Amino acid sequence: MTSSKNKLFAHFEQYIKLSDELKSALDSRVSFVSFKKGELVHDADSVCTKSYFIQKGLFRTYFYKDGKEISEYFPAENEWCNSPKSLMTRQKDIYYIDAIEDTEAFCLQVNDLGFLFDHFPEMERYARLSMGTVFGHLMERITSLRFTTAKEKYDHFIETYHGIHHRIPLGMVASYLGIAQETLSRIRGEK
Amino acid sequence: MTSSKNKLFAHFEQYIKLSDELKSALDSRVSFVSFKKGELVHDADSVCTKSYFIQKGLFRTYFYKDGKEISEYFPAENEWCNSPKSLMTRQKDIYYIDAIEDTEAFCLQVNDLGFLFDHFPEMERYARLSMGTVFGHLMERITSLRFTTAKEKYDHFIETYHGIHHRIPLGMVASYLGIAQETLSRIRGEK
DNA sequence: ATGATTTTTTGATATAGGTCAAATTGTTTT
DNA sequence: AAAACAATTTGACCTATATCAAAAAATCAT
Repeated sequence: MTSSKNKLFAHFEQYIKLSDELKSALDSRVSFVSFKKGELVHDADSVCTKSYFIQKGLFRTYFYKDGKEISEYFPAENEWCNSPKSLMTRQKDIYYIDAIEDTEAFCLQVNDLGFLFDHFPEMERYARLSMGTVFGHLMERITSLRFTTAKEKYDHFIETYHGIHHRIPLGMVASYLGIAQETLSRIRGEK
Repeated sequence: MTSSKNKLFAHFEQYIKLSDELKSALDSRVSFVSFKKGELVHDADSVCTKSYFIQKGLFRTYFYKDGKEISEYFPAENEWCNSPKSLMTRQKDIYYIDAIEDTEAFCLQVNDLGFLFDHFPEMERYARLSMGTVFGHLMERITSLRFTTAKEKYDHFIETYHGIHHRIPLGMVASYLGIAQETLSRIRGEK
């Protein structure tokens, strides 16, 4: 039980105190999975029934528009990754997930997640508070997408993904930012 | 107690069952306030300590960039309005709130909100679930801001604010969408 | 390693939409 | 009902960035 799940527990403890009961409930329900670079983690053809907490590596969520992949975000170490709407509503959504790098993650099934919410009110609080954090990021991103030049968008991306930005291929960054990859290449070129 | 708070209760009941205890706890903590058109509801100079549930009317949240007002969103009937990050962290944030129309609202103090979260776990669940809804809207908006023409952005705005879009002045819509108001005027002109 | 993909860079061109300025229309206020 | 003020529209022009095309560089598979 002094498991390899330290980082996962530490993540929860940023928001709530973890009782021993909750710790062991988590421990028994969380499994370990790994993916190879390029592997599909979630297919939009199916309902998303799993949430991944990344231990090591890098995922990407994306969807298709006019036959092209549009990257949505890039969850890395110590972050959750899933198809949020699909997971919550148990219906299909547009998002795919794949692994940008070889990735090790913890996996929580949606049923187990439901169990935890039903039996541990502090899990509800954790969800509310951690969603608040993500909420803030989304709002910043919305601001960054309005009234900014391509250069400013790229700068904002580097801030947001400070330690990580060089691990993400240029084309994916471009679609994440909503600019042409040629433009991004030129921006990177100067300075 | 068969109060005028029906709509507020109905809103909660979209997500959770309201026990009588919670109903009366809400009832005793929620007060009624009204604002005149143009009135400032929240000043970014101060910490946001109140959350408003709009009964009738229309608010706007906005911030300043380069001396100009940028509209963030337009909460109307049966929606909450506050400065989210400020309310949650009890620190100042950049957002102002004003009333686009004469508005009647229910008001909940942050302390009371804290009390409700501490004593009614179903309130935590409500918050988690309702944030999920908003979350989805933010993601759609992010998608709409990337890779779309000004016309498509405006169409998306009309969808999002279907019954309400004509109540919002053009200049505010333009800054909400991240386009010049001259451009928006021209888009509106044709067809 | 070497050829075959895939990704990134570079170049030339076109255009959507920004900016500035002024005219028009609409809305308050006295 | 004016006068004053604010919001919207129209016009002229310009620039950032998209698009199309091809070369160069990097990565992958045999």
